[in-house]
Amino acid sequence: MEPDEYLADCRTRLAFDLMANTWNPVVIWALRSGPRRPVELRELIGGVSGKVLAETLRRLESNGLVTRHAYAEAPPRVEYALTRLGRTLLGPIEAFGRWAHAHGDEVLAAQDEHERRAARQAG
Amino acid sequence: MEPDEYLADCRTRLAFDLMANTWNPVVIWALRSGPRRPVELRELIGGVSGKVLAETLRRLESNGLVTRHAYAEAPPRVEYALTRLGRTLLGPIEAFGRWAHAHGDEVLAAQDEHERRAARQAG
DNA sequence: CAGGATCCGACACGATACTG
DNA sequence: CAGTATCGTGTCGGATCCTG
Repeated sequence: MEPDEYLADCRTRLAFDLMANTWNPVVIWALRSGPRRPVELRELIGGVSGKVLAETLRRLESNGLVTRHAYAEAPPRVEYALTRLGRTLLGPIEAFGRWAHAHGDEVLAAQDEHERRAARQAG
Repeated sequence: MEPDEYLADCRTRLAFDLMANTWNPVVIWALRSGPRRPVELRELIGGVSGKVLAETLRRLESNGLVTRHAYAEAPPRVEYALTRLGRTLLGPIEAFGRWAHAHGDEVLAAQDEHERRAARQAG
């Protein structure tokens, strides 16, 4: 891997862009164990509105990470699933999960420290 | 790792939030081989304005990932370096870099396909 | 050189209401 | 239930100018 492959205007940025929003990685992870309906995803994830979830799923679909399958039923039933390409992202995503598990406390401590320092200067 | 550890309101989200902007991961990666001055970072990275780079560095500093060291010289000289905590992020970041190296073409192809499909419907 | 101040556009996200 | 339309808000990122 060449040094500059992580910098601006490089294809490596593609992966970062895919992770550069709140819900993409969360939804991908929620789909890791099989197809899910939107209502299931909302319960699994929690704290995401239907509109934002729909936007996220369309975004993932347009990047080839997720497929949409609609059943001809009433009431309507739709399922989303990871593509083969989407599944290849589970490994890297899990790496960040493990990182947060191991180092999350340190980040929170640093944030607190920074806030205390700012408050001391202000007061 | 429990299933819901990647979902909303969980500490795992911390790591995703750190990656959820354009320049954080790029700057961390650019600092991987040692301390750098802002002007060096701008050359290394390319395509980032001084203001945005400064914002990114302050953001990373407030999260304990980067330290700032100012030398008492004229003209002013400042160096930024990864903390020990910041260095622990290099592994997960590299995982995404490798992913992009291996699968970037597939994402681009899926995007093109999606655009062509949209154009066909519009026309 | 470092980096703050300002103005600005784009977009993600949220809440709500509505259609099939 | 699935999905869209609308509106409001916050923030990131870019461009420019200015200071020490």
